[in-house]
Amino acid sequence: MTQQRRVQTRRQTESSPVPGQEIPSRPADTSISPARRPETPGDDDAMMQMEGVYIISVAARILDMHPQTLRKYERLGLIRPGRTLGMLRLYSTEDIRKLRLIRHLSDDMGLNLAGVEFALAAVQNLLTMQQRLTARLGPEAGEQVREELDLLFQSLNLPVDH
Amino acid sequence: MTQQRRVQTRRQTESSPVPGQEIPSRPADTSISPARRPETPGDDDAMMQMEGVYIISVAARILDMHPQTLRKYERLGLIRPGRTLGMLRLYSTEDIRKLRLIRHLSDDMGLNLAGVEFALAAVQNLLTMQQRLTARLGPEAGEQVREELDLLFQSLNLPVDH
DNA sequence: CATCCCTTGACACGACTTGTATCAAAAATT
DNA sequence: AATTTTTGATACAAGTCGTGTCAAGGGATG
Repeated sequence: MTQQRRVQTRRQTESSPVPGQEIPSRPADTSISPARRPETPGDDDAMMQMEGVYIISVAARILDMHPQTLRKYERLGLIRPGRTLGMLRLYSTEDIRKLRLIRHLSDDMGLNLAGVEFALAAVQNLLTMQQRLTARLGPEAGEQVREELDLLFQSLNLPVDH
Repeated sequence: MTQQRRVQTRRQTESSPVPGQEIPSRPADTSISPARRPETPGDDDAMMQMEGVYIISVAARILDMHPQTLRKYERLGLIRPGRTLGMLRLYSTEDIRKLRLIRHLSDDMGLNLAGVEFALAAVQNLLTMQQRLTARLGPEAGEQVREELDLLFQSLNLPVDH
C-alpha cells in the first residue's frame, strides 16, 4: 500500500491572527452566546457534556485545520455544527472529536471524503448495533460484543472512541 | 454528498479482440492449467468451490474492467490472484466476486483505493468477528449477531455477500 | 452610530489520485 | 517456429481536495 499521503503543514491563515504567537489563551472563545444546537433526538449517551462551544476560527485553530475545510465538511454533510442567532457556526466538543476522527481517516489513512463518510457511518452503525445486541442478548453478552468491537476498531486503526 | 462519480463507459480495449462481437462463449476459459493459488490458511469457509479460473483478459472481459486496472489493484494489495507456472495471473470466482465489490465501492460509492482497502478490511473483520462471537456465545446468539450484521451491511450499501 | 474584526459564500489554483494508453520483452498457445 | 497474449514500466488526462482569495454582511465595543 503506502498510499502516498498529503504531507502539508496544515497552516490555516485566514486573516492570519497573531503571527509569531501561540494560541493567546483563546480570546473570543466562550464569549459567544450559547444558542444550543438542535440537540439530536436519541443523543443523551454522552452525559450532558457542554464543556466548550467554539466559533469556526477557534475550532480551526484548536484542530489546526483550515476554516474552509470545516465549511466544506459541513457542505458535504460530514458534520453539523450548531448555529448562533446570527448564523455563526458553533462547534461543540463532540464536533471537535468527530473532526479529529475525520482528519485521521483522511490524512493518516488516506481516505477521500466519500470514504470518510462511509467510515463514519460504519462506526455509527456498529455502535448502535452493539446497543441493539446488548438489548437482545443481555448485558453479559453485550459486554463480549463490546470487547470484540474494540478489537475490530483496533485492527481497523480506528481510535477507541468511547 | 453526491460525490461526482467517474462515469466512463469502461470499455477495455487492450489489443481490442473481437471488434463488434459479443463475448464469444469464453474461448480460453477453463483451458488454463490449474496451478492452484497458495490457499490462505484459515480459508475453508467457502465449500471448495473451484468453479472457474480465468486469465486476466477473460476476467477483465467478464467484469468489464480494464486489465491494467486489475494489475494495479494487485500492485496495491487489494487482490491476490493465483499464478500459473509461467507467472500468468489466474482469477478465481472468489476474486471475481471481490472485484465486483471493489468496483461497487469505487464507482458507485465513490471511495478511493485507500477507502476500498479500509472497507474490505472492515467486511473481513466483521465476518471473523461474527465467527468469534458465535464461538463465544453459542449458535443461537451467533444467529442474532448475523442478523444484525446483515442489517449493518444493508445500511452501508454493501451487497449481502455470503 | 461608527469602526473594526470576524464569518460567510463563491470561485480558483496546485498537488495528488486513478483509470487508461502505450511500449518492449517474455511467455503461452497453435 | 510463428503468432498472440501477458507482463512490467512509464505516461497522460480527468477528477478530487485542501487551501488561498475576494467582496459582502453581521456582531461587538468604543
